[in-house]
Amino acid sequence: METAKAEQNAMSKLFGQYMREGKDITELKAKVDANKEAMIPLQEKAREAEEALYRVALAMPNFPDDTVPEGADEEDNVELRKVLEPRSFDFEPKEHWALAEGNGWIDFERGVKLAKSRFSVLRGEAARLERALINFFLDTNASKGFEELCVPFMNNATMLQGTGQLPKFEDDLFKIEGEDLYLIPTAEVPLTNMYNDEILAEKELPVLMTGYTPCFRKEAGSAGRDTRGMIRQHQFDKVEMVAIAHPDRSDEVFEMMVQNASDILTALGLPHRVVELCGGDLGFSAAQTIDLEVWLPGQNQYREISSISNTRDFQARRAKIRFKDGKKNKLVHTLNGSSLAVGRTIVAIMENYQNEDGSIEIPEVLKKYM
RNA sequence: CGGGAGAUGUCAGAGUGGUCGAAUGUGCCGGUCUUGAAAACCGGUGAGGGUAAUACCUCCGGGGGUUCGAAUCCCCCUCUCCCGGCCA
Repeated sequence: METAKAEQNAMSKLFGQYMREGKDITELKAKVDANKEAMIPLQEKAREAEEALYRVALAMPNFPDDTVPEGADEEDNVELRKVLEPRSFDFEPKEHWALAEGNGWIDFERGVKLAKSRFSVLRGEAARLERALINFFLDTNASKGFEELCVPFMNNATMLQGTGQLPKFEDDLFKIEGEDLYLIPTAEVPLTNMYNDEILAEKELPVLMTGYTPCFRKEAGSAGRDTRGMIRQHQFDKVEMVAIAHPDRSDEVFEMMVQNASDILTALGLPHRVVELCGGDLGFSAAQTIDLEVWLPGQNQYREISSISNTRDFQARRAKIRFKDGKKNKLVHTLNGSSLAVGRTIVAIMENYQNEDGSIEIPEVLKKYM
């Protein structure tokens, strides 16, 4: 294909010479025309093959790392450690929606009225707690070297493809009518794609970014799950960490991110466990994922509050994020993780810090933020 | 949203059908000079893919078209700037 193209180029070049020298060009023209004719089916075939390959490639999930435990679903995830002992209650701990009602913290009905089901309104102290948590998370991340960014909450299709949400998961996204824009399902999308189609200098790595954004998810396919309360909403706030790392050093960045998220929970006094996802439970883009699950005494179970993933070069390939390794351009590794999901943190605070009369204490570290 | 202008290498800015991957300036790298630096002078220097390295392919905002041949001509889109409207 390229050879034929090269010949074509060479012949066209000759044309100019012949013209200048006043030579006869009819013969040459015939030859060029023939070559061009012959190339058309070739080109067509090459283009089709390329398109087909591309389509298939975009629908392929990432390969799990060799170290990822085998397994089909969350039942096979591996608990790595527990942090903080759950407190013992001398009364029956309530679930967060009951506490929310008693304290007037969450207005579920009006959230539904304003939008639809799975939307809610935080009121008064809960709204201030939301804001305090965002600030606490951002400040903590900044102290670990993450640059704080404030990004668009809508991104175009190219960016969603870069991080792996498109084309396969379009049904999970809210699309803006008449625009090439989607409401972001996570800040991972804008933060990672900050460097879409860019080539970084090696010394710029790792790029550590954090940002607060609301996240919008249709939650298609989770009908009937977590319909009660604030665990699974169409819109929720999250502070995200994203790292663009040198491929040789993404593992240490990953560890650092997991530790940071865990430290935040510890600082809030929230018991949690660190869980490594098995192959079957990994998301589309992830090569390795560690979830942090916070203890909810009202529900008497651990629930996911943070998910930290190393996508290796999976997103980098899609988003064309490279770095200069000497003279060569190589793919970076991209990592992302929540630190933390704000709504679920409020849920955890309500359930863990509840008193027998239904009132709720505010964790010590948050007091200066409120 | 309406009217006008524009999009070219790090940046600025020429280039209107072949000798253009692209003048010139600037920046950057190397050298001469200097105790050192600056200035001056000389030389080198666009990007992406590909390769062991060459070849080779692609790229003048994006997509399509005309042509043997397009940065240059035609169509569509996007973005930027200026004027007006609207607005946090």
